[in-house]
Amino acid sequence: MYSIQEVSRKTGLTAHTLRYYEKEGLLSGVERTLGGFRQYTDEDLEALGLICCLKNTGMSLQEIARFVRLTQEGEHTLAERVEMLRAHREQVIERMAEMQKYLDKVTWKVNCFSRKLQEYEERTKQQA
Amino acid sequence: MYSIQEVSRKTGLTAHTLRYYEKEGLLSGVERTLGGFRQYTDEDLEALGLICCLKNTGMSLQEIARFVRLTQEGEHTLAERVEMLRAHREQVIERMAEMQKYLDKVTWKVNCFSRKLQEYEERTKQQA
DNA sequence: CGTAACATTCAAGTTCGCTCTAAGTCAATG
DNA sequence: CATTGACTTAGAGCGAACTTGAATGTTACG
Repeated sequence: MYSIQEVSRKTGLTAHTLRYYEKEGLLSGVERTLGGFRQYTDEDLEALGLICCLKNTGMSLQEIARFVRLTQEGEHTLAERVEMLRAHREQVIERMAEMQKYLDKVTWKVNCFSRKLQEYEERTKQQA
Repeated sequence: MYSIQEVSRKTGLTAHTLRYYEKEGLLSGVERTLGGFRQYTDEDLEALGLICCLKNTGMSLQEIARFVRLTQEGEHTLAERVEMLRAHREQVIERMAEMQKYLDKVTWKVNCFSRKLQEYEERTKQQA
């Protein structure tokens, strides 16, 4: 069992963000102490792991919330959940390919500008 | 020479956004007709290409504006510009590596859930 | 010459994902 | 038992990057 601060440390999310995620339905059923303090289990941590993974690959919090809702509805939503993950995976692959293309362009630009810089430096050196 | 609508079509940015970018200093020195209508040159389009490239790889409009400002200041800012692009390139590479790791996790999850789904389907088939 | 496209200014609204504040409650320590 | 610090809530605020809209006027083209 972990306090919100411990989870914050483990996940890199602030306590504020953790509460926000809970409010937005990304994480649910977090246990509480008698006094009302959150107590995260290892399963909660695991769930947070998936949440961060999906978030960091560009899934919106809304979509993640939908996924979580489906999970709570039980096994009969498995097909839909698999479909969501598959579609997301395809999107990530697509975006990575796109990113690679942009990266190539940036690389090309870096080289382009490096050459220009060299020329410029030689020119100013001569003048000095 | 292209009108704002033509550039909008070519770039996928709305006319509003193009004017907005100009206002924010991302694109400057766009020529005008006597009547004041924007007339984009091929160089403007090229510049927009770089802008979109940088934006789509996660550079903020503010940073892009800074790059553009440096370009306008002339050759003596070449070193700084090269440095900006290099740093950005490194960041993109880093993010792509990270993305690949997350993708692996998503792939793993897809398989995980696919298996669960299959088991579930077999179970419900038996019951039927 | 009509009309569609363009211009400007300017403000307000939207979405996303937080981030922070205020005011109060709980838990551990000397 | 007082203090301190971590925790609670509800809700306001923020920054980025647009997006929309209104008002009002000008221009280009068939």
